[in-house]
Amino acid sequence: MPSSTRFAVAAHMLAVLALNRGHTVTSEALAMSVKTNPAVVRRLLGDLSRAGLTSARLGKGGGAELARGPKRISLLEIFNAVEPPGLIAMPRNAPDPGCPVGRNVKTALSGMTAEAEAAFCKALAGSSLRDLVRAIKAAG
Amino acid sequence: MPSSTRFAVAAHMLAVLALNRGHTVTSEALAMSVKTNPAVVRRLLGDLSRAGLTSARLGKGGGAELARGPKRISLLEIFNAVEPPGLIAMPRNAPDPGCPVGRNVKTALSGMTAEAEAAFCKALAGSSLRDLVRAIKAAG
DNA sequence: CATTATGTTACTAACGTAATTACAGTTACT
DNA sequence: AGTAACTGTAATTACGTTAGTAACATAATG
Repeated sequence: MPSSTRFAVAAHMLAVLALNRGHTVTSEALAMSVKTNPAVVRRLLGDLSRAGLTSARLGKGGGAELARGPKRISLLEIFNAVEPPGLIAMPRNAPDPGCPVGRNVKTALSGMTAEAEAAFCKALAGSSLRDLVRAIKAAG
Repeated sequence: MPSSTRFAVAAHMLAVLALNRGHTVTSEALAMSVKTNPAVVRRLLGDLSRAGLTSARLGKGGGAELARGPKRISLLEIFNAVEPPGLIAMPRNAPDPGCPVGRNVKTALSGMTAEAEAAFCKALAGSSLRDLVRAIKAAG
């Protein structure tokens, strides 16, 4: 099951920013739309701006805006900006080192799942924020 | 980030079973190798047998065994058997229905991420338990 | 009939995410 | 200068999910 809703919330926020190109949008306005706390938004915005997807203006009249055009922001970039890496978790407990399986599952399994994660990322990289905005408009 | 380690643990267990074709393996022996509690193993084993991947024998001399050959068990089947569905979580809080973005992000985003999840599944389906066992042997 | 397993339930502990509050720092406006 | 409007971040709390543990009814073996 999905651990965090960060990606979805970040995508939501960025879509709002995309629809407001030119102006800045305050964390409070974003929080309104997403129905969450402004601080949550600002934290996410911090990750996004560290990833170079948004920039913020401080002080009165400030707020966030896209750092580049929506066409040039892929869903993968958003995902990587706000989600910790790794889709598949390895066991917390170190397995029995005496067991030949235990000694090597982690390595063997990681190697095999890396492919699946790569496929996932590649697919996400194929869609842009602009595509998302279009889909939203189409649905609206 | 991945919520649960179930998949990795299940794969570990199945690899042990694959290396013991012919015999049954007790939940306690499996728990030993995975370094966890037998009840955890049995819960996982319950999911796996419901998915038709393993079968269990009760009573003395009992235990678990693979229901089919390792070649015929894909990593995807294991994943689906023990992990709740959905790689990407949608927001818990319903967004502002007054906002055109809020009304439609979920639908629009789900549509777009479904592709990525499908790619992930397809890749996982391409590897079998036998492949995993081989990788383990190769590493050992 | 004693023994050895599973399957399941109930409980506790640990962990991670989200929500909330608070505040220091920055900019605009008058 | 001074005030108001923001961001960025830290600290705290609340909550939900996952893992670990113990207990026990049930089933099969010999």
